[in-house]
Amino acid sequence: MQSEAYYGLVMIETLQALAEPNRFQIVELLRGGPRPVGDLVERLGLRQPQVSKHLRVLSEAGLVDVRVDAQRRIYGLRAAPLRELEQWIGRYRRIWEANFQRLDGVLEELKAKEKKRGSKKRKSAD
Amino acid sequence: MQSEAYYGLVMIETLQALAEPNRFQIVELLRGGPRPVGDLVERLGLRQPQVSKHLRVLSEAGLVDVRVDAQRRIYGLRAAPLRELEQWIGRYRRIWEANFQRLDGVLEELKAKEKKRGSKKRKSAD
DNA sequence: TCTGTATATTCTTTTATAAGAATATTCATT
DNA sequence: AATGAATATTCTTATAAAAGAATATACAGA
Repeated sequence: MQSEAYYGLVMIETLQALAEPNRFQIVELLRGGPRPVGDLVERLGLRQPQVSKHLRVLSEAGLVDVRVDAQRRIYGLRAAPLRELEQWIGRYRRIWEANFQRLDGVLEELKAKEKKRGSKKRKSAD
Repeated sequence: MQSEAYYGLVMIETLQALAEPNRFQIVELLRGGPRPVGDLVERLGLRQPQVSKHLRVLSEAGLVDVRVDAQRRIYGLRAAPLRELEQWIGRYRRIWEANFQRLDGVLEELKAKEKKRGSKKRKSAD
């Protein structure tokens, strides 16, 4: 009984893995192709154990795989999770492609008691 | 002029907002259209304050906006962050569209012997 | 003005996650 | 077999984020 409600369970892991700045950077670096750990350490300015730990998270999320080269481990991106993420976002595309607002039943119900005041709040400065 | 290295700074906030299961669920629910808080509370089975707090995070990440209807707040999705996320992923599309595996010659031969979880023994002092 | 409804905010406590530091493991070379 | 290099793992500590609980705010209607 894997309903759509639980579709996100795998997505969450991907998102959590990507949501950490250093891991995001690692993924960005790997976009250019596979790299050994030491290379990432150098470019990120992190300590080796931290990089290894981040790589482990990415690996467990399926975002990277590893190839062994003597003492070196060459990490590279895996397509699957990113592809899935793209597919997931694709389901939202209509939000910016069409007039998204007010085509749902919930709104219909609300409109029944429509009051419509012009007050706007929650606007943060930038 | 934004350096690519820091392109992620805004992306991170989006990812972090989405990476929390309940917030992810909220976004999924809002895909169907704007909803008042109480409606989300009901469907999520969370307590109202938690939902409000999650909505605040989403709001600060720019993922939702709010419309006031008397005491109600109707939250709806905003396109921008999702569109950016999609664009970001788009830069990775080649990973699953093309022969991404750039086997730089030396590495291909080595193949993989990985996945060897060892045990821990051997304790020596010096 | 008082009351009920809907939502937000402010604590405090709990839990998850990242960094630090030290050490272990693996492999190539000698 | 010993050594050095590259990477991983296991602690511990620090920090960030979520949940709980109580309360505050805003609004509509009587």
